[in-house]
Amino acid sequence: MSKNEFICDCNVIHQDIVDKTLKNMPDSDLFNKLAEFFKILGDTTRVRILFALDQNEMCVCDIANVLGMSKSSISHQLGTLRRSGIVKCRKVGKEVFYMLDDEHIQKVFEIGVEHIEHRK
Amino acid sequence: MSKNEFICDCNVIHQDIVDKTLKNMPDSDLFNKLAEFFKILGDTTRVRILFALDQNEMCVCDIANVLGMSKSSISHQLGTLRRSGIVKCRKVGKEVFYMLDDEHIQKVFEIGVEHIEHRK
DNA sequence: TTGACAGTTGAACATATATTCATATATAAT
DNA sequence: ATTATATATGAATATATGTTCAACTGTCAA
Repeated sequence: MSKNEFICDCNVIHQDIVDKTLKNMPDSDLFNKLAEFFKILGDTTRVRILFALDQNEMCVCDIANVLGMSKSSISHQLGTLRRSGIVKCRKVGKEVFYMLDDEHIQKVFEIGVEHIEHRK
Repeated sequence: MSKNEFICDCNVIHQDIVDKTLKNMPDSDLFNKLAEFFKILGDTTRVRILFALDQNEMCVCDIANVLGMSKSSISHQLGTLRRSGIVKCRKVGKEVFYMLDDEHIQKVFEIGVEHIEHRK
């Protein structure tokens, strides 16, 4: 009866590696937050919104026009981006201008593009 | 009858901004690939696998043990990671050792962690 | 050649999520 | 006050995706 029978359906091949790796794994809270962050970036519409906002702050209507999508759809996505701390907004009369709130986005995009090049 | 009636349900507020932004938008192929890359990173299981592989190459069984998940599930995810050029593998007898194939992953994770800190 | 084991893979199921539609809120203008 | 406009939002629908299960391949050892 293997020690790991209750953990998974595996016979551990290299117990030393497993133990050492386990010791260095951060707690799941970090992994969840990291995955959540990347998940936000993992959508074409949101990527395009962020790319547009990287050029200038824009109101919902303008973004919808640039992407050729409905205001409602864009507004939903902006809500998602705002709740995750990636964009912020300021209200001017009836309009709401959105802008990037996270200086990491540009860097992350840069690396993403490098990865795409690296694949070729 | 607005010029943009066939594009979306918006009245354009700042046509100059829209035009300028549109001119600078890369083609959708780049956005799709970028989003696809981040989508791959946007899953707790895959993030944990990559974090483990950043420490040492590991076989499927070891990874499954570290994460406490089934071999099948891990193998599916490794297939996804391999197909997207993020990990590669080498076969030794019955075992298959996986390792990172993309030097950008560490950087991207670093920035992700910075974003999480920035949110606090 | 037979059995055991590492890993892969397709199908099924459950869950997550993006967009649409209808409606609501807030502000400005008449 | 009433109307028009900019945005937000909840519900519904359609699609995508992660895990499980079962079956399969390939390799080693007896």
